Amino acid sequence: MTKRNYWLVKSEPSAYSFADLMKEPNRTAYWDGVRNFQARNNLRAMKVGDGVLFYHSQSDPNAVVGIAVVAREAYPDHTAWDPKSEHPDPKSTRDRPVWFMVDIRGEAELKRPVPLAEIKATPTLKHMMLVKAGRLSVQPVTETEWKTILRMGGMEKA
DNA sequence: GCCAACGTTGGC
DNA sequence: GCCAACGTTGGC
Repeated sequence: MTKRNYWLVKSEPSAYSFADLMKEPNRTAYWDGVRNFQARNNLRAMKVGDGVLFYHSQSDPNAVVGIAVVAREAYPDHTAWDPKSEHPDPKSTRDRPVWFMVDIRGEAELKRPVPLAEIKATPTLKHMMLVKAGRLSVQPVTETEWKTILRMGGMEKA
């Protein structure tokens, strides 16, 4: 078995919250709309079973609120070639897709959200990409960061 | 609502 | 290929 990797995805809860994910059939949704190359490359590096931290941005407070798992590896984001979607991109076509998405399945809400302010104040977390590259919507997380956040979030086993 | 950071676009 | 202008994101 290859090593499990960890990621963090951001969403504005007013657009799509962790609670919304947990209400989906099988708690599973496709993660569409990523229109940034670095974020896309991270999406394409995800493997089924990888851990995903779900972060609420533009929120009060901004915080990691839940954990999810990659349920399907990257496949073309069909919303890119749908002119009626929220993020159409004429450069992406069925034949030559530019943008991709994965499926993620919600696993558990953190017993206690881990706010950005605490992440910044925690020595082992203050180098997270979340802090340094705040705008990147899909980013890698180290195993240490994953375990630390789960512990701070009140999740025993991790 | 403001502003900083930063990715993208387009003129040259 | 450079770089200024512009748009978007996201923290505060």
